[in-house]
Amino acid sequence: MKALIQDTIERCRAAGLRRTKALEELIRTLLENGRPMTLAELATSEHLADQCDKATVFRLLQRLAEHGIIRRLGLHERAAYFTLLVPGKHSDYLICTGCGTIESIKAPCPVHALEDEIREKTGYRNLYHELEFFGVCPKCA
Amino acid sequence: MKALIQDTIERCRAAGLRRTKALEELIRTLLENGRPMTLAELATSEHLADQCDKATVFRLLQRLAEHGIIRRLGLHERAAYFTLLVPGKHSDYLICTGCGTIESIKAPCPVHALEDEIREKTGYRNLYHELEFFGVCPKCA
DNA sequence: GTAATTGCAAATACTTTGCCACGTA
DNA sequence: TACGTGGCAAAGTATTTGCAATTAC
Repeated sequence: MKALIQDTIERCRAAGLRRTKALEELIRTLLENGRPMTLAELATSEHLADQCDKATVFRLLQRLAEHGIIRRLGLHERAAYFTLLVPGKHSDYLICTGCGTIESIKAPCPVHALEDEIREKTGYRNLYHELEFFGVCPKCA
Repeated sequence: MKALIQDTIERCRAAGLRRTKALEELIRTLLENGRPMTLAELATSEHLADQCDKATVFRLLQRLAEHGIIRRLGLHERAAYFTLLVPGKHSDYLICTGCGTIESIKAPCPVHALEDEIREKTGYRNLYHELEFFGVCPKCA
């Protein structure tokens, strides 16, 4: 784990970021938790809370995302997205990270087998999934 | 398409919602666009703009979501989630819609083939994907 | 020394609610 | 008539920015 933290900080350094206490703690917190976290969670987490301001964490996340070291999950707009559920139909999406276009994918979704497996193994109820592909569309490239 | 709109409105009626102009237009707009949309997009879209207030659209979306007729995409919290990208590793997630717990899935991701196919067929660059499973965990059930 | 980074506070943006008027059943 | 629904305006929460002070290199 320590090595992984160091590696990641090295990648930050290589990207031109400075090695600050806030950066180290942010990386450490994310790696130790091993799951996606919100800005609020991060900024109030044990080691970051008294270490730095929420704005600092925000700007760090922003910089790290620019350099591809972290990723902001979801449809990349500040607003929430809603979609109609049509019985018997399921759709996955292809989103351009440049212009934000969202289109449905017609191809059959390859995830159902895994979904069944998860249902059995974990005991989760009312299981469903969301699958999104992100990339830069030909127009934006 | 018209039939689909009517069907959906019928499902709303069956769920106990009243048949109002705003409801009809909202359903129609979502179906005609065939993609996830934001509250702002919906509230300012041609047929809804002069039809009703943004608060109305918001409460409609809320009600429809409660009845399982629409779905709000994303990790179901208002805040954005960030995750570290570790080279060579990819993770999919299992999220409990009850308590909000997020855990990583170890199972190999079944999506890479489709991702390759999309890369070829659409010409999108820098393609990656996000896959999330949602359900009610045993504790919350 | 210089440019990146930080803290604090203020400004935005999106979401959500209160309250009373209105329309559907 | 009764209760779900709608409009308007205000409140709530998350995100983002300005600027002067600080720190890494």
